[in-house]
Amino acid sequence: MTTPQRVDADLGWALGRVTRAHLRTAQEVVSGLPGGPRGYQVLAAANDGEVTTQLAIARMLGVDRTVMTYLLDELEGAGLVERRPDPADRRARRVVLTATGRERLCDLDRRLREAEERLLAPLEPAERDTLRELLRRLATGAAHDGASACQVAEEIGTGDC
Amino acid sequence: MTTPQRVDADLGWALGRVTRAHLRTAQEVVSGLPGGPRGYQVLAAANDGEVTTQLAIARMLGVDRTVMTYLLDELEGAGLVERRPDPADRRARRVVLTATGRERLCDLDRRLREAEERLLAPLEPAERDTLRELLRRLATGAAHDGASACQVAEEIGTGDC
DNA sequence: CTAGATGTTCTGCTCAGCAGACTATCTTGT
DNA sequence: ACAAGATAGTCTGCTGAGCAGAACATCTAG
Repeated sequence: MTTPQRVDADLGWALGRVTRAHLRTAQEVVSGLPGGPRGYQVLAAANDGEVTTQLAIARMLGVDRTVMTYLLDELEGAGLVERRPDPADRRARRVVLTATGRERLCDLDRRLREAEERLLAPLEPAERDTLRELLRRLATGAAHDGASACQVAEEIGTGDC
Repeated sequence: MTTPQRVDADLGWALGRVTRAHLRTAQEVVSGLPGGPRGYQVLAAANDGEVTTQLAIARMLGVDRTVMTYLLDELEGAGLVERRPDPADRRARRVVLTATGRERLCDLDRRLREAEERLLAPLEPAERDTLRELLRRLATGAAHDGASACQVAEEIGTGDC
């Protein structure tokens, strides 16, 4: 004899609402960037050299590979990234940021951070960190996604602003 | 002089991955239910009598009102909900669960709970509660959504299984 | 060297869901 | 009481995001 869950006890519901809210604010910040919020994520992924090929980035971001193609077309058209042949595998393309791309990324990064803080405003500072950390662990380690890399967060020094 | 964020430090990225992962598992559980995961959420929302009209439910779930129409068409066609005229406002329809709907909801509830636990497996039990709680607070109180009800979680006794 | 797997691109298409109009009803001001 | 505007629900039409599938190049294994 159990009592059915209230809607607002449903993880999916909360997840959906928060994600939508975040997406909406992010959309404002990245307005003008080709590909919208995902364009930003592509830049971010390409920037830390861990995943470089189109497919790897696509998997990490959860987008279809065919979508990745025109996403990159637009970003490349805007002069933010370049497709370079992968020296190790001539089928693959390495996605690397241009100087403009790196600048743009840094700028977006800062503005998105601010937006995130606004989104998380109702939580205490310590709670915000907790939330970030828990989500990060779920997203990296947990995702039954096939592409679960389970990467440890290491210090990297590439391309500071 | 800041260093650009790593992808996996991005809240949007983590949120997206976790949401997608959750959606995928949820999809399996509710396979066969009209409207998929959102069909479930409609049932859940209609079940606790706080929000009953179509529009209110639509706003709470973040779906367009025109979408709500055919969502309910399907659920009604499956005999899970009924549209009743709202005695207080003859424009509005009250969405109420049928007996079958309530049974189905209880069953789905249980199975979704299990799925959620699997999703949250990489976290400690205490951490899972923390995550749920933080997300819930963001979703209810925080959402700059217009429909931020800021409801206190009160005990309700309606319709246990 | 063949057979199959993998990375990328292109074409075609489907379908989810928005905009906009329409009806019925509620609300507010005078 | 009535006009004017807001709101709940429904229906129609359309757009476009993104998937399936094939094509092509290249890698890997046997």
